[in-house]
Amino acid sequence: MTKNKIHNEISRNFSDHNHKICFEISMNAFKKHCHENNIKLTPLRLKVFELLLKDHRPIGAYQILEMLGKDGFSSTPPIAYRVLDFLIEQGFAHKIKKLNAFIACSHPGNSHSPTFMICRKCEKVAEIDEKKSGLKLDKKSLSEFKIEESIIEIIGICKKCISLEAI
Amino acid sequence: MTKNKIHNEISRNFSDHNHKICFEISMNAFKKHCHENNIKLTPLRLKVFELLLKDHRPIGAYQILEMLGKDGFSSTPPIAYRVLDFLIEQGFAHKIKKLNAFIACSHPGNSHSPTFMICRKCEKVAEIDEKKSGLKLDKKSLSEFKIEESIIEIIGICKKCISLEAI
DNA sequence: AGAGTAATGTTATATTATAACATTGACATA
DNA sequence: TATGTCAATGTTATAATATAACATTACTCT
Repeated sequence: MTKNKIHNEISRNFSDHNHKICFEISMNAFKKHCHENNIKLTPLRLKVFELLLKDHRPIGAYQILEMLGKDGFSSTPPIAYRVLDFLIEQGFAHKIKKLNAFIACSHPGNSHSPTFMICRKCEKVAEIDEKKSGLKLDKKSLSEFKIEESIIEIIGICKKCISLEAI
Repeated sequence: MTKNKIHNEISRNFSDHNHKICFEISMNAFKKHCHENNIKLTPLRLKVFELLLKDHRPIGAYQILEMLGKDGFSSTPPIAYRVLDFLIEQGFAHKIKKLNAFIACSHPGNSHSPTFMICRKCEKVAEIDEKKSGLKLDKKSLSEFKIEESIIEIIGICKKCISLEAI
């Protein structure tokens, strides 16, 4: 897999790919961030981030709790929500409102108004870079409202699921 | 208020205006729709739609239930959720995911991928017409995903609240 | 070692939403 | 008019998601 391919999230997230590379790039970015900013990378935080990085599917807080429980961590709701809040604050996770579920960030450090494409078939999600996506708004609307944050979630079917349907 | 003004939702929803006119336009559209499509406009449905039309603020399902209770309707959760589902199906209401709350549709019959502007100060919401807003996406993303539905919610401060802050 | 603080643990509860089944009421028509 | 049907509403129970408030642990700095 070329570096170029790695950075095309749509192709990648929705298709078979060497996920180990994805995982490691994100995990290394996270470790680097914590180290550089003097933030504690505790076993719990590491574990939750690992869970979010598992594949490109969002996971619910209670799914996370269940997995934490199996791995010997405490598993009452605040445990999950706190770590998720932490990861979101640090820019390494997002909440997908459509699904009340959480996903690892694909562009840590960059996008703070990400666009998500959610495949309703395979349930995978791709985060589109801010450079390649965004809002289209008429001048009047823009002039009458000060935008601070935006939620953009697109629901549909990914290329792979379309091609599988066609068979 | 001119007809032109009435159709500028941002100016209107976020500002003082003759809300009676807004209310009546929407209510009449709803009544017309039900009549033309042979859909029963029951007291419950009418009441819930009235509540949603009250001002330009979204309301939660349990707020609706409380108000229904006060007005002598039954007020257990399914009552509200069912009517809300009905109104959403008929295109006369939307759910604002950011707030887990519901709002009357400003463009019944038109937009099925609306953009919402949510003022975090006054909590009012404006729905922007599809013609004036939408998604900007690069060709590659578009070619690799079949869009079926989109959620676009913009959070920020409306013009009126900005001007009030400045005082 | 001890004070201060960040992280995690715990208990309880709030908030949002749905499943499943019962009753009512409108209306079509035999 | 009686009756079958179906949509709407009512009811009970519970699921799913999220937070408040306080206790404990464990790390850091002096």
